[in-house]
Amino acid sequence: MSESVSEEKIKGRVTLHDVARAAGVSKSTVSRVLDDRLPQSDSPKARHVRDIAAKLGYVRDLSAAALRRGTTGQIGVIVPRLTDTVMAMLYEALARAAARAGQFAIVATTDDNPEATRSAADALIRRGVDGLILTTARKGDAFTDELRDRGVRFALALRHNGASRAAIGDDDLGGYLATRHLIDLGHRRIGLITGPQYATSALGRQRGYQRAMMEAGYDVRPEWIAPSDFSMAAGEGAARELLERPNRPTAIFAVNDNTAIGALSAIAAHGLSVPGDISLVGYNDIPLVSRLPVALTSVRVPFDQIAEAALQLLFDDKPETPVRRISPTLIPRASSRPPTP
Amino acid sequence: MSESVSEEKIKGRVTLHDVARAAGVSKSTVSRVLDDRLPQSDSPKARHVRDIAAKLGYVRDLSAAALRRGTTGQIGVIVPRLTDTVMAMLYEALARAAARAGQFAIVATTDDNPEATRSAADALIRRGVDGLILTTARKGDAFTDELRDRGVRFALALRHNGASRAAIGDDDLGGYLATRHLIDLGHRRIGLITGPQYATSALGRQRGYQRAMMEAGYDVRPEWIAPSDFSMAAGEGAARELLERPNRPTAIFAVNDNTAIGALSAIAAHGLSVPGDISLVGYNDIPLVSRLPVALTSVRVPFDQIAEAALQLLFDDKPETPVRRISPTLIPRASSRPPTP
DNA sequence: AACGATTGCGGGAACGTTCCCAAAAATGCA
DNA sequence: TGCATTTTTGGGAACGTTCCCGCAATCGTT
Repeated sequence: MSESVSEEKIKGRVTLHDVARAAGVSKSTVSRVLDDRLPQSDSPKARHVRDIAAKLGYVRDLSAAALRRGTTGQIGVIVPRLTDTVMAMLYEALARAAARAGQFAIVATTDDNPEATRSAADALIRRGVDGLILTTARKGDAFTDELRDRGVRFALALRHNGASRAAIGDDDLGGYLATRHLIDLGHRRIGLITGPQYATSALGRQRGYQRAMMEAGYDVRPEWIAPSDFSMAAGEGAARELLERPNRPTAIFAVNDNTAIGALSAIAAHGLSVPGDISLVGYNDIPLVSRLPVALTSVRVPFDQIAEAALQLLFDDKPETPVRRISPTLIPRASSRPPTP
Repeated sequence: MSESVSEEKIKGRVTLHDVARAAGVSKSTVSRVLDDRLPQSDSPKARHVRDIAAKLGYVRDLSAAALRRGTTGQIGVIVPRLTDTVMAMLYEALARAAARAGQFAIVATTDDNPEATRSAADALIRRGVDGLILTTARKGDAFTDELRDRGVRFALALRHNGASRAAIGDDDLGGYLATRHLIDLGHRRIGLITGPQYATSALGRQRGYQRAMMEAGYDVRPEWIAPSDFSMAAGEGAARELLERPNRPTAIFAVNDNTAIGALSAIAAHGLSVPGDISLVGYNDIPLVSRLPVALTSVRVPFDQIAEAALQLLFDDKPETPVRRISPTLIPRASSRPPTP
């Protein structure tokens, strides 16, 4: 009999039952003592059980726990792509916040394609995630309604849709700060590279731009505004457009750092320099931009706070505010300075 | 009785048992028919079962399946960080390859810290992954031995350690191609920004550089070589060192795109231009570098092939070759041209 | 000291699958 | 047609955990 015990120890994994037997208690007791959701008991018996469990090297089988509990301790994150540093930063922040909450974050990418978003969500739901964080919300998209109707718990991050709970940056403020910074430097003709109209983040930044311009009493000329889809290629194209127009702007606010980098390229191709001829401001402050030959002025977004807020929204049953808006900070660098007269 | 059925349908999830009852067969049969690992049967009964399952909206409970099968269908990926675009590209490729193999990839980051690598691996193993892909291998590190001894199935990617199975780029070839390209353009004094000595990828590229230089009969001067830790900041520092030395190089091969971007910054700060004064070649060809104002010559690594190979190595019980080496390609761009005399 | 209230513990039934095994059905062959 | 062989099927026991429930032990109060 004692042989069979050691054989078992050698052979398979250590189970709750093994710990119970070794500690001389029932597996119910072991389960309770080791349950990290319950308050930790400090009774001698509890200590003893924990010691035995540690000694035997017991680790809970999460599949079995998930089956019984009905929750997996995994949360699903859906992002357009991880090769976009912004999304990688947010995901890393979400993974950290999830770990703090005893959860594990898993991720699926969609390329910003609504169809792929559906299948990504399905894949994550099939894996039994306890909740979903979406960064791919689109204005007027019915997808979040579908999720709600299916009873899937979810929260949005970075972008919102006006209906669901969401943790976002204050894009209006960020756009205002960026534009106001250029105005304060003395610029009057300020171009804007916008993002896709389905992304509320892009719209908010645009609103902030308009607010700052109106407040200063400057025109918001349509020919100073060029659209993009957030990509570097689109940023390059948008900047080229802006530069080719008559009475071209002396400064450009780009909806994100990617488009700003594209703009940098277009400006150089045009034979102009930053900040000599054109001042440039980006958004998100990805690590790269501070290391560019001309360090880029950008708007820093506190992704850790957004991630934390998103997770709270996800698990609060009745959050006080369904939309948490986190303030960004302007980081001035070499790419913006007063216009040369 | 018929009422209870509809009640159940309304209430809980659809289970194998529900499908079995609705189809008039046993749950064993349903389980077999729906098992995607077995060859798909086309018998009328199998069709019928599949129809019923689809109609009821049955989805397998993966926790239960994992408990019984002893495998989760998840593979764990360990990377230093996802904010490094190279790692994000590899992870996305691994996630795609895993999906093709019916697996789901989950990721944990370590900041290239050996201690964090251990805890990341533990976290993934606790989650029951069927295998581990490591990109954080270090020369002479005992960690992979520990994994082997614990019976954990794993494979390395991008870096290897001489002992474990690994899917890597041919870094020696890549380093050779980059250096040879500069030599062919007419450069003789070619600087090298190396990576950390624990990363075989960095060492291989350095070997390729030396091979090309020796083959051409050129000196490999120690003062043309500066170390980095793969980061942009380190690349900037390394380039600054190289530029301040007497008889400075006319071209620099940087161990990766990050350090090349840092070098770009240092070169500009030095009042020099690329490619006018200094030619520059990076490595990995991350999307960004083709969009820089001066597009960067770089070495493209086929991450999809590496990911595919890594997954094959992970699951092959007896792979023909334990190390799969994938050839990279040089992508010449504006940042490299003949030296100005 | 006696009594109700609280707490701690163990037995055992789930959770939804898979997979072994024996039995039944279908098939092949003489 | 009869028999041996293959294929298909259903019953039921796992997998390892959690959690309900009843019972015993402890506690506080009068």
